[in-house]
Amino acid sequence: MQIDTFPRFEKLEPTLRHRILDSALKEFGRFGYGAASMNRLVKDAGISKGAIFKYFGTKAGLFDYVYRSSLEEVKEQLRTVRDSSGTEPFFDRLEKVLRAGLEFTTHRPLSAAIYYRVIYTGDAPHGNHFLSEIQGTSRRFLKTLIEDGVKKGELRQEIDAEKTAFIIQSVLDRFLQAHYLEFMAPAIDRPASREGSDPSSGSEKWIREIADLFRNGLENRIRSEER
Amino acid sequence: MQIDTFPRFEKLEPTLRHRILDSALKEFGRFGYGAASMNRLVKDAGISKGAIFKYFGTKAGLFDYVYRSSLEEVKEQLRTVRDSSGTEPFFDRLEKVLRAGLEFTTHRPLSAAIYYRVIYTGDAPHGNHFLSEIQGTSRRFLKTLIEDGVKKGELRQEIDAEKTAFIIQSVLDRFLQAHYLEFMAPAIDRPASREGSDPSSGSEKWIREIADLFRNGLENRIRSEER
DNA sequence: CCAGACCGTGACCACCTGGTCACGATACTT
DNA sequence: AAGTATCGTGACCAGGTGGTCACGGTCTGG
Repeated sequence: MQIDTFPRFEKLEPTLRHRILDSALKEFGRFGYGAASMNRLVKDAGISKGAIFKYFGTKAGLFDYVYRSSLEEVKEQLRTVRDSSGTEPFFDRLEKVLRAGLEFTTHRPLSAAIYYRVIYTGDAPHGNHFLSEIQGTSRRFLKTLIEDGVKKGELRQEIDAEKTAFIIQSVLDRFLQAHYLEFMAPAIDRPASREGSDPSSGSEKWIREIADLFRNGLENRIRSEER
Repeated sequence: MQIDTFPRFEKLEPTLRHRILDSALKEFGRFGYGAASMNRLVKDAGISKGAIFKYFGTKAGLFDYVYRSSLEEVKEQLRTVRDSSGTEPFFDRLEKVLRAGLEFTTHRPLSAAIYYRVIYTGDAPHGNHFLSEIQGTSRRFLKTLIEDGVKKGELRQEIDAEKTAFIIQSVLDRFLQAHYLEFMAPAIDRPASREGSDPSSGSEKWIREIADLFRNGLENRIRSEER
């Protein structure tokens, strides 16, 4: 797949550019690709309909751009965490990843929305391409963390890094999704929120607990000794 | 929320009823609620447009019905597994749940599609209501399994059943989603499938591995002895 | 002061949307 | 056999869709 570039849009005033991006993020995040409306979008952004098509050509083109910039943000976050914690123990790093994800969903809810849309449904113009790309990225990231942990002897030697990454990724994504939904719709449609599914109250406890489960499941018992 | 009933539809010939249900499942599963088209749907089902609105009133009404019948199927599966394995060890039961889920996605792909749609995006007429309902159901189910396990002394006493259920649910859902996507789109858009993300080849190994991770994380070490 | 390049605008297009309803066929009752 | 109730049909509706393009404004270079 070709990566398109949109010079026309990139030459715009940054303020305007961000307003348009935000509106697009909002629209796609709320309605998904198929049900998103370009008319609503341009009205929200306060620009004319012609303009957006001049910038991006098609709805799919716009989505492409919006999706890519969101993915870049996620990657950036992950990179930062990885590089700034290279020497720390594996489970500390894992906790940091969880915390970074949480921060991402609260500070960039619009990006988070579109991210989850794609992650979970592949509701995007090119079907499941984006889905596998986005999941592949985060799984590869976790895999390197795990391999580091194995090398350093913190994790059991016989662990399958790929499968373990998949499992951790599942919990991570789902945890963030739950938190994100709490954050986006704090009062409506969720009579069950006090049921214990609510990670936003006491997120830290959740993070600790998730990390602990994996600690018990993955830690090298020989080295870390009598528990 | 009121549960609607559709007597007009239920009086129909079973063959026809199933054809309509299948078409609806297909349409909603493929496109999500918002982007699904009633026109396409009726054409696929081979009935007139008026008919479907006579039966269900609105698009939302139809979705309601379709969603509910899929959820019923899932619940039925879970109940069967739970009741037919009451005396077995916890981790055997967990494996059975995984296997039952797998079977569901392969034998009822259309129901599975709509199930994942709702599970992951809340793309449904009443927003996140369905989402929390469906997740609550499966989490409660896992919670009883866990509580049984704790009572029988197989799992560590201090485990928080609710949170543990959440974590197991994440992995379970994601595992099934991955398998389902493999199954639905076996050749397109997934150059990364040989990367190890593919649970459909060697599902049994995956099931074992997932169960093992949780075994290490949750098992009662005192009873199961010298680790 | 003009020519020309550039650009945002919004009326407009063909097509599709969920939903309606007068009509004709069919089935049941008397 | 006639009358009536029930039902599926599909043309039709108002409104929305992604996308286009002639137009008029603004800026630049000569």
